[in-house]
Amino acid sequence: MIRQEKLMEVLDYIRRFNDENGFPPTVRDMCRDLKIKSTATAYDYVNRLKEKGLLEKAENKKRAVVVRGNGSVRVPLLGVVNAGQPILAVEQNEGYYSIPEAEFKGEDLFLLRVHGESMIEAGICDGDKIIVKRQQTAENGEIVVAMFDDGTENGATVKRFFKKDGKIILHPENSSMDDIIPENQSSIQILGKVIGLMRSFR
Amino acid sequence: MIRQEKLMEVLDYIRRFNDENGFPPTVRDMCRDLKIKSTATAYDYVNRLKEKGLLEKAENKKRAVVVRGNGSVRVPLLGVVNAGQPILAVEQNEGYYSIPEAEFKGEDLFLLRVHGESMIEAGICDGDKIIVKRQQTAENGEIVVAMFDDGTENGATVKRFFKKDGKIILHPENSSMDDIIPENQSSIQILGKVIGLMRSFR
DNA sequence: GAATATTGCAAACATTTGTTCTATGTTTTT
DNA sequence: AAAAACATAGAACAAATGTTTGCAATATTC
Repeated sequence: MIRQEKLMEVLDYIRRFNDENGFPPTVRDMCRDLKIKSTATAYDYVNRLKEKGLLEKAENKKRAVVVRGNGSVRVPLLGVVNAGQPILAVEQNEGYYSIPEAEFKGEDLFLLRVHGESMIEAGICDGDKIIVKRQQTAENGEIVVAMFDDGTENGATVKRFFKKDGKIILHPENSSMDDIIPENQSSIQILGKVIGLMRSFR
Repeated sequence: MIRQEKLMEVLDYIRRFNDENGFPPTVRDMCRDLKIKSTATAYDYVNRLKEKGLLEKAENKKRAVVVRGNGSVRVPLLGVVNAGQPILAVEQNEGYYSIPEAEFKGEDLFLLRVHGESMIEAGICDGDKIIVKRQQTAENGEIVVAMFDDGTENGATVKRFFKKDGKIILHPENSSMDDIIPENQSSIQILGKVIGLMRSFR
Protein backbone atom coordinates (compact mmCIF):
# COMPACT_ATOMS: atom_id res chain seq x y z
CA MET A 1 0.00 0.00 0.00
CA ILE A 2 1.21 3.41 -0.90
CA ARG A 3 -0.74 4.83 2.00
CA GLN A 4 1.42 3.07 4.56
CA GLU A 5 4.57 4.61 3.22
CA LYS A 6 3.06 8.05 3.22
CA LEU A 7 2.01 7.62 6.82
CA MET A 8 5.49 6.60 7.86
CA GLU A 9 6.93 9.52 5.95
CA VAL A 10 4.70 11.83 7.95
CA LEU A 11 5.66 10.18 11.23
CA ASP A 12 9.28 10.54 10.38
CA TYR A 13 8.81 14.14 9.37
CA ILE A 14 7.19 15.00 12.69
CA ARG A 15 10.06 13.41 14.55
CA ARG A 16 12.67 15.24 12.52
CA PHE A 17 10.87 18.55 12.68
CA ASN A 18 10.76 18.27 16.42
CA ASP A 19 14.44 17.40 16.67
CA GLU A 20 15.44 20.35 14.53
CA ASN A 21 13.07 23.00 15.78
CA GLY A 22 12.41 22.03 19.34
CA PHE A 23 8.65 22.07 18.84
CA PRO A 24 6.19 20.05 16.76
CA PRO A 25 4.96 21.03 13.29
CA THR A 26 1.47 22.22 12.33
CA VAL A 27 -0.62 20.56 9.66
CA ARG A 28 0.37 23.41 7.38
CA ASP A 29 4.04 22.77 7.99
CA MET A 30 3.44 19.22 6.87
CA CYS A 31 1.65 20.36 3.73
CA ARG A 32 4.46 22.69 2.77
CA ASP A 33 7.33 20.29 3.41
CA LEU A 34 5.73 17.05 2.27
CA LYS A 35 3.94 18.49 -0.74
CA ILE A 36 0.55 17.68 0.66
CA LYS A 37 -2.04 19.88 -1.00
CA SER A 38 -4.64 20.15 1.73
CA THR A 39 -4.52 20.72 5.44
CA ALA A 40 -7.42 18.31 5.71
CA THR A 41 -5.24 15.58 4.26
CA ALA A 42 -2.41 16.23 6.65
CA TYR A 43 -4.95 16.40 9.46
CA ASP A 44 -6.20 13.02 8.36
CA TYR A 45 -2.74 11.51 8.36
CA VAL A 46 -2.12 12.71 11.88
CA ASN A 47 -5.37 11.21 13.10
CA ARG A 48 -4.62 7.86 11.48
CA LEU A 49 -1.23 7.83 13.13
CA LYS A 50 -2.91 8.58 16.41
CA GLU A 51 -5.38 5.71 15.96
CA LYS A 52 -2.50 3.37 15.32
CA GLY A 53 -0.94 4.59 18.55
CA LEU A 54 2.14 5.86 16.78
CA LEU A 55 1.84 9.35 18.16
CA GLU A 56 -0.02 11.35 20.74
CA LYS A 57 -2.09 14.35 19.95
CA ALA A 58 -3.99 16.77 22.12
CA GLU A 59 -7.24 17.89 20.53
CA ASN A 60 -7.66 21.47 19.52
CA LYS A 61 -4.23 22.43 20.74
CA LYS A 62 -1.71 23.99 18.45
CA ARG A 63 1.44 22.08 17.63
CA ALA A 64 0.54 19.41 20.13
CA VAL A 65 1.53 16.27 18.29
CA VAL A 66 4.14 14.20 20.06
CA VAL A 67 6.12 11.22 18.92
CA ARG A 68 7.05 9.71 22.23
CA GLY A 69 10.35 8.35 23.21
CA ASN A 70 13.30 10.39 22.07
CA GLY A 71 15.09 7.71 24.00
CA SER A 72 16.26 9.51 27.10
CA VAL A 73 15.29 9.98 30.72
CA ARG A 74 16.25 12.89 32.88
CA VAL A 75 17.90 12.01 36.15
CA PRO A 76 19.22 14.29 38.88
CA LEU A 77 22.80 14.34 40.08
CA LEU A 78 22.42 14.32 43.83
CA GLY A 79 25.94 14.61 45.12
CA VAL A 80 29.15 12.83 45.90
CA VAL A 81 29.54 9.46 47.51
CA ASN A 82 32.68 7.85 48.91
CA ALA A 83 33.75 6.27 52.13
CA GLY A 84 33.45 9.52 53.99
CA GLN A 85 30.94 12.29 53.68
CA PRO A 86 27.31 11.30 53.64
CA ILE A 87 25.03 12.60 50.99
CA LEU A 88 23.23 15.52 52.49
CA ALA A 89 19.89 14.48 53.88
CA VAL A 90 18.30 17.29 51.98
CA GLU A 91 19.66 16.07 48.73
CA GLN A 92 21.01 18.98 46.83
CA ASN A 93 20.27 18.85 43.19
CA GLU A 94 23.32 19.57 41.09
CA GLY A 95 21.42 19.47 37.86
CA TYR A 96 19.79 17.03 35.55
CA TYR A 97 21.36 14.70 33.02
CA SER A 98 19.66 13.00 30.11
CA ILE A 99 20.72 9.41 29.89
CA PRO A 100 19.65 6.80 27.33
CA GLU A 101 16.70 4.88 28.70
CA ALA A 102 17.40 1.89 26.50
CA GLU A 103 20.60 1.48 28.46
CA PHE A 104 19.50 2.43 31.94
CA LYS A 105 16.05 1.11 32.64
CA GLY A 106 14.14 1.59 35.84
CA GLU A 107 12.09 3.93 37.95
CA ASP A 108 13.44 6.51 40.33
CA LEU A 109 17.02 6.79 39.17
CA PHE A 110 19.62 9.27 40.28
CA LEU A 111 23.30 9.94 39.78
CA LEU A 112 26.14 10.15 42.27
CA ARG A 113 29.71 11.14 41.71
CA VAL A 114 32.09 8.53 43.09
CA HIS A 115 35.05 9.52 45.18
CA GLY A 116 37.76 7.07 46.08
CA GLU A 117 39.24 3.87 44.79
CA SER A 118 37.34 1.36 46.85
CA MET A 119 35.56 -0.25 43.90
CA ILE A 120 38.38 -0.05 41.39
CA GLU A 121 38.48 -3.77 40.72
CA ALA A 122 34.84 -3.67 39.72
CA GLY A 123 35.79 -1.05 37.17
CA ILE A 124 34.34 1.83 39.17
CA CYS A 125 36.90 4.60 39.32
CA ASP A 126 37.35 7.88 41.12
CA GLY A 127 35.27 10.52 39.42
CA ASP A 128 32.81 8.16 37.76
CA LYS A 129 29.15 8.99 37.86
CA ILE A 130 27.13 6.02 38.95
CA ILE A 131 23.49 5.53 38.06
CA VAL A 132 21.56 4.41 41.08
CA LYS A 133 18.11 2.94 41.32
CA ARG A 134 16.51 3.97 44.57
CA GLN A 135 15.48 0.96 46.65
CA GLN A 136 15.73 -0.17 50.26
CA THR A 137 16.77 -3.77 49.73
CA ALA A 138 19.46 -5.61 47.81
CA GLU A 139 20.38 -9.10 46.67
CA ASN A 140 23.62 -10.85 47.44
CA GLY A 141 26.39 -9.69 45.15
CA GLU A 142 24.78 -6.48 43.97
CA ILE A 143 26.61 -3.19 44.14
CA VAL A 144 24.79 -0.77 46.39
CA VAL A 145 24.95 2.67 47.88
CA ALA A 146 24.54 2.31 51.60
CA MET A 147 24.70 4.44 54.71
CA PHE A 148 25.62 3.29 58.18
CA ASP A 149 26.66 4.86 61.45
CA ASP A 150 29.34 3.06 63.34
CA GLY A 151 30.87 5.62 65.62
CA THR A 152 34.15 6.31 63.87
CA GLU A 153 33.17 5.24 60.38
CA ASN A 154 29.94 6.52 59.00
CA GLY A 155 28.43 8.02 55.92
CA ALA A 156 27.48 6.81 52.48
CA THR A 157 29.56 4.38 50.48
CA VAL A 158 29.32 2.37 47.36
CA LYS A 159 30.18 -1.27 47.99
CA ARG A 160 29.24 -4.77 46.97
CA PHE A 161 26.47 -6.12 49.18
CA PHE A 162 26.57 -9.50 50.88
CA LYS A 163 24.50 -11.02 53.64
CA LYS A 164 26.08 -13.89 55.50
CA ASP A 165 24.77 -15.49 58.67
CA GLY A 166 22.32 -12.65 59.01
CA LYS A 167 25.08 -10.06 58.92
CA ILE A 168 25.41 -7.51 56.20
CA ILE A 169 28.86 -7.21 54.68
CA LEU A 170 29.91 -4.27 52.61
CA HIS A 171 32.69 -5.48 50.40
CA PRO A 172 35.05 -3.07 48.64
CA GLU A 173 36.36 -4.30 45.31
CA ASN A 174 39.90 -3.38 46.19
CA SER A 175 42.22 -6.09 47.44
CA SER A 176 44.06 -3.62 49.67
CA MET A 177 40.91 -2.89 51.64
CA ASP A 178 39.00 -4.90 54.18
CA ASP A 179 35.34 -5.77 54.25
CA ILE A 180 33.17 -3.49 56.29
CA ILE A 181 30.92 -5.25 58.74
CA PRO A 182 29.24 -2.46 60.66
CA GLU A 183 28.89 -3.16 64.39
CA ASN A 184 25.64 -1.34 64.49
CA GLN A 185 23.90 -3.40 61.85
CA SER A 186 20.56 -1.78 62.38
CA SER A 187 21.98 1.53 61.29
CA ILE A 188 22.63 0.21 57.82
CA GLN A 189 20.40 1.79 55.26
CA ILE A 190 20.43 0.89 51.59
CA LEU A 191 19.90 3.93 49.44
CA GLY A 192 19.86 2.15 46.14
CA LYS A 193 21.38 -0.29 43.75
CA VAL A 194 24.01 0.69 41.23
CA ILE A 195 22.72 -0.17 37.77
CA GLY A 196 25.26 1.62 35.65
CA LEU A 197 27.89 4.27 35.32
CA MET A 198 29.23 6.99 33.10
CA ARG A 199 32.76 8.24 32.85
CA SER A 200 34.35 11.01 30.90
CA PHE A 201 38.07 11.14 30.38
CA ARG A 202 39.54 14.57 30.90
CA MET B 1 15.84 41.74 42.29
CA ILE B 2 12.65 39.77 42.60
CA ARG B 3 12.25 39.97 38.86
CA GLN B 4 15.28 37.84 38.21
CA GLU B 5 13.93 34.97 40.24
CA LYS B 6 10.59 35.10 38.50
CA LEU B 7 12.31 34.99 35.14
CA MET B 8 14.29 31.94 36.10
CA GLU B 9 11.17 30.30 37.41
CA VAL B 10 9.54 30.82 34.03
CA LEU B 11 12.57 29.48 32.19
CA ASP B 12 12.56 26.43 34.36
CA TYR B 13 8.85 25.97 33.87
CA ILE B 14 9.18 26.02 30.12
CA ARG B 15 11.92 23.44 30.27
CA ARG B 16 9.92 21.16 32.55
CA PHE B 17 6.71 21.57 30.59
CA ASN B 18 8.52 20.55 27.47
CA ASP B 19 10.06 17.53 29.13
CA GLU B 20 6.75 16.35 30.43
CA ASN B 21 4.49 17.09 27.51
CA GLY B 22 6.75 16.88 24.50
CA PHE B 23 5.81 20.34 23.31
CA PRO B 24 6.26 23.88 24.66
CA PRO B 25 3.70 25.75 26.75
CA THR B 26 1.57 28.70 25.69
CA VAL B 27 1.52 31.98 27.54
CA ARG B 28 -1.77 30.91 29.02
CA ASP B 29 -0.27 27.69 30.29
CA MET B 30 2.31 29.79 32.09
CA CYS B 31 -0.37 31.99 33.61
CA ARG B 32 -2.31 29.05 34.92
CA ASP B 33 0.62 27.12 36.36
CA LEU B 34 2.72 29.99 37.67
CA LYS B 35 -0.15 32.08 39.00
CA ILE B 36 0.53 34.88 36.57
CA LYS B 37 -2.59 36.97 36.18
CA SER B 38 -2.17 38.30 32.67
CA THR B 39 -1.08 36.80 29.40
CA ALA B 40 0.67 40.07 28.69
CA THR B 41 2.86 39.51 31.72
CA ALA B 42 3.80 36.02 30.69
CA TYR B 43 4.37 37.31 27.19
CA ASP B 44 6.67 39.92 28.64
CA TYR B 45 8.65 37.35 30.59
CA VAL B 46 9.18 35.27 27.50
CA ASN B 47 10.43 38.25 25.54
CA ARG B 48 12.84 39.24 28.28
CA LEU B 49 14.22 35.73 28.36
CA LYS B 50 14.61 35.93 24.61
CA GLU B 51 16.50 39.23 24.86
CA LYS B 52 18.84 37.65 27.35
CA GLY B 53 19.41 34.84 24.89
CA LEU B 54 18.09 32.25 27.32
CA LEU B 55 15.52 30.91 24.92
CA GLU B 56 14.46 31.07 21.31
CA LYS B 57 11.08 32.13 20.15
CA ALA B 58 9.48 32.30 16.73
CA GLU B 59 7.19 35.29 16.34
CA ASN B 60 3.49 34.75 16.00
CA LYS B 61 3.82 31.03 16.07
CA LYS B 62 1.96 28.98 18.64
CA ARG B 63 3.95 27.11 21.23
CA ALA B 64 7.18 28.06 19.54
CA VAL B 65 9.37 28.83 22.52
CA VAL B 66 12.43 26.68 22.80
CA VAL B 67 14.92 26.33 25.59
CA ARG B 68 17.84 24.99 23.62
CA GLY B 69 19.85 22.15 24.81
CA ASN B 70 17.69 19.72 26.66
CA GLY B 71 21.16 18.59 27.54
CA SER B 72 21.65 15.64 25.28
CA VAL B 73 23.24 14.76 21.97
CA ARG B 74 22.30 11.84 19.82
CA VAL B 75 25.15 9.57 18.90
CA PRO B 76 25.14 6.37 16.85
CA LEU B 77 26.30 3.00 18.10
CA LEU B 78 28.48 1.78 15.27
CA GLY B 79 29.49 -1.70 16.35
CA VAL B 80 31.80 -3.78 18.43
CA VAL B 81 35.48 -3.25 18.95
CA ASN B 82 38.02 -5.62 20.46
CA ALA B 83 41.35 -7.07 19.50
CA GLY B 84 39.85 -8.99 16.65
CA GLN B 85 37.12 -8.08 14.23
CA PRO B 86 37.36 -4.74 12.53
CA ILE B 87 34.44 -2.42 12.53
CA LEU B 88 32.75 -2.86 9.22
CA ALA B 89 33.93 -0.28 6.74
CA VAL B 90 30.34 0.54 5.97
CA GLU B 91 29.61 1.22 9.57
CA GLN B 92 26.37 -0.39 10.44
CA ASN B 93 24.20 1.74 12.60
CA GLU B 94 22.78 -0.16 15.55
CA GLY B 95 20.70 2.72 16.73
CA TYR B 96 21.07 6.07 18.37
CA TYR B 97 21.63 6.91 22.00
CA SER B 98 21.06 10.22 23.71
CA ILE B 99 23.94 11.03 25.98
CA PRO B 100 24.38 14.09 28.21
CA GLU B 101 26.32 16.72 26.32
CA ALA B 102 27.50 18.39 29.49
CA GLU B 103 29.42 15.22 30.19
CA PHE B 104 30.53 14.24 26.73
CA LYS B 105 31.54 17.28 24.77
CA GLY B 106 32.78 17.27 21.23
CA GLU B 107 31.88 17.01 17.58
CA ASP B 108 31.41 13.81 15.66
CA LEU B 109 30.99 11.32 18.46
CA PHE B 110 30.01 7.70 18.19
CA LEU B 111 29.68 4.67 20.43
CA LEU B 112 31.37 1.28 20.29
CA ARG B 113 30.73 -1.76 22.39
CA VAL B 114 33.95 -3.06 23.91
CA HIS B 115 34.79 -6.72 23.77
CA GLY B 116 37.66 -8.16 25.76
CA GLU B 117 39.65 -7.39 28.86
CA SER B 118 42.59 -5.62 27.33
CA MET B 119 41.88 -2.28 29.02
CA ILE B 120 40.64 -3.59 32.33
CA GLU B 121 43.21 -1.73 34.40
CA ALA B 122 42.04 1.53 32.90
CA GLY B 123 38.57 0.66 34.15
CA ILE B 124 37.27 -0.29 30.71
CA CYS B 125 35.51 -3.62 30.97
CA ASP B 126 34.03 -6.15 28.64
CA GLY B 127 30.64 -4.97 27.48
CA ASP B 128 31.21 -1.29 28.19
CA LYS B 129 30.09 1.22 25.61
CA ILE B 130 32.82 3.70 24.88
CA ILE B 131 32.20 7.17 23.56
CA VAL B 132 34.64 7.96 20.79
CA LYS B 133 35.46 11.27 19.20
CA ARG B 134 36.35 10.75 15.57
CA GLN B 135 39.83 12.05 14.79
CA GLN B 136 42.90 10.88 12.90
CA THR B 137 45.57 11.85 15.38
CA ALA B 138 46.28 11.31 19.07
CA GLU B 139 48.49 12.58 21.83
CA ASN B 140 50.78 10.45 23.93
CA GLY B 141 48.88 8.67 26.66
CA GLU B 142 45.43 9.02 25.20
CA ILE B 143 43.15 6.04 24.79
CA VAL B 144 42.31 5.49 21.16
CA VAL B 145 40.47 3.22 18.79
CA ALA B 146 42.90 2.18 16.11
CA MET B 147 43.09 -0.17 13.18
CA PHE B 148 46.17 -1.80 11.79
CA ASP B 149 47.01 -4.67 9.46
CA ASP B 150 49.93 -6.78 10.48
CA GLY B 151 49.48 -10.07 8.73
CA THR B 152 48.34 -12.25 11.59
CA GLU B 153 46.99 -9.61 13.87
CA ASN B 154 44.68 -7.02 12.41
CA GLY B 155 41.45 -5.21 13.05
CA ALA B 156 40.27 -2.51 15.36
CA THR B 157 41.29 -2.27 18.98
CA VAL B 158 40.99 0.10 21.85
CA LYS B 159 44.37 0.77 23.43
CA ARG B 160 46.43 3.48 25.03
CA PHE B 161 48.44 5.37 22.44
CA PHE B 162 52.15 6.11 22.72
CA LYS B 163 54.71 7.29 20.22
CA LYS B 164 58.32 6.53 21.05
CA ASP B 165 61.30 6.98 18.74
CA GLY B 166 58.89 7.52 15.89
CA LYS B 167 57.17 4.24 16.51
CA ILE B 168 53.56 3.95 17.53
CA ILE B 169 52.90 1.69 20.48
CA LEU B 170 49.45 0.41 21.31
CA HIS B 171 49.49 -0.35 25.00
CA PRO B 172 46.87 -2.58 26.59
CA GLU B 173 46.06 -1.71 30.19
CA ASN B 174 46.32 -5.31 31.30
CA SER B 175 49.54 -6.47 32.89
CA SER B 176 49.13 -9.93 31.41
CA MET B 177 49.27 -8.56 27.89
CA ASP B 178 52.14 -7.20 25.85
CA ASP B 179 52.38 -3.94 24.01
CA ILE B 180 51.47 -4.04 20.36
CA ILE B 181 54.04 -2.47 18.07
CA PRO B 182 52.73 -3.16 14.59
CA GLU B 183 55.43 -4.09 12.09
CA ASN B 184 53.58 -2.36 9.34
CA GLN B 185 53.43 1.02 11.03
CA SER B 186 52.00 2.76 7.99
CA SER B 187 48.91 0.60 8.23
CA ILE B 188 48.00 2.10 11.56
CA GLN B 189 44.92 4.22 11.38
CA ILE B 190 43.47 6.09 14.29
CA LEU B 191 39.71 6.06 14.21
CA GLY B 192 39.17 8.24 17.22
CA LYS B 193 39.90 9.09 20.78
CA VAL B 194 37.98 7.58 23.67
CA ILE B 195 36.47 10.42 25.67
CA GLY B 196 34.13 8.49 27.89
CA LEU B 197 32.18 5.37 28.58
CA MET B 198 28.88 4.02 29.78
CA ARG B 199 28.22 0.76 31.49
CA SER B 200 25.06 -0.91 32.65
CA PHE B 201 25.14 -3.72 35.16
CA ARG B 202 22.93 -6.62 34.25
C1' DG C 1 7.66 63.43 48.79
C1' DA C 2 7.24 64.38 43.89
C1' DA C 3 8.83 62.68 39.58
C1' DT C 4 9.98 58.85 37.00
C1' DA C 5 10.68 54.34 35.65
C1' DT C 6 9.40 49.62 36.15
C1' DT C 7 6.22 45.98 36.62
C1' DG C 8 1.79 43.81 36.35
C1' DC C 9 -2.99 43.66 34.92
C1' DA C 10 -7.31 43.39 32.08
C1' DA C 11 -9.35 43.57 27.98
C1' DA C 12 -9.41 43.82 23.15
C1' DC C 13 -7.39 42.46 18.88
C1' DA C 14 -4.88 39.76 15.26
C1' DT C 15 -2.90 35.64 13.62
C1' DT C 16 -2.11 31.09 13.50
C1' DT C 17 -3.76 26.81 13.23
C1' DG C 18 -7.01 22.83 14.25
C1' DT C 19 -11.34 21.21 12.42
C1' DT C 20 -15.35 20.49 9.50
C1' DC C 21 -17.80 20.29 5.11
C1' DT C 22 -18.47 19.29 0.54
C1' DA C 23 -16.81 18.02 -3.91
C1' DT C 24 -13.92 15.34 -6.94
C1' DG C 25 -10.84 11.99 -8.38
C1' DT C 26 -9.08 7.07 -7.65
C1' DT C 27 -9.07 2.51 -6.38
C1' DT C 28 -11.48 -1.75 -5.01
C1' DT C 29 -15.42 -4.65 -4.84
C1' DT C 30 -19.51 -6.76 -6.71
C1' DA D 1 -19.43 -1.29 -15.70
C1' DA D 2 -21.86 0.24 -11.67
C1' DA D 3 -21.42 0.69 -6.85
C1' DA D 4 -18.97 1.32 -2.93
C1' DA D 5 -15.10 2.66 -0.38
C1' DC D 6 -11.27 5.46 -0.01
C1' DA D 7 -8.07 9.41 -0.70
C1' DT D 8 -7.28 14.16 -1.59
C1' DA D 9 -8.42 18.86 -2.33
C1' DG D 10 -10.17 23.60 -1.54
C1' DA D 11 -12.53 26.56 1.10
C1' DA D 12 -14.72 28.15 5.09
C1' DC D 13 -15.11 28.14 10.04
C1' DA D 14 -13.91 28.13 14.92
C1' DA D 15 -10.87 27.83 18.55
C1' DA D 16 -6.46 28.57 20.55
C1' DT D 17 -3.00 31.57 21.29
C1' DG D 18 0.32 35.46 20.29
C1' DT D 19 0.37 40.56 20.51
C1' DT D 20 -0.91 45.32 21.47
C1' DT D 21 -2.79 49.05 24.19
C1' DG D 22 -3.89 51.69 28.05
C1' DC D 23 -4.11 51.94 32.89
C1' DA D 24 -3.05 50.93 37.79
C1' DA D 25 0.23 49.49 41.26
C1' DT D 26 4.77 49.45 42.88
C1' DA D 27 9.41 50.48 43.19
C1' DT D 28 13.37 53.78 42.19
C1' DT D 29 15.48 58.10 41.70
C1' DC D 30 16.03 62.93 42.63
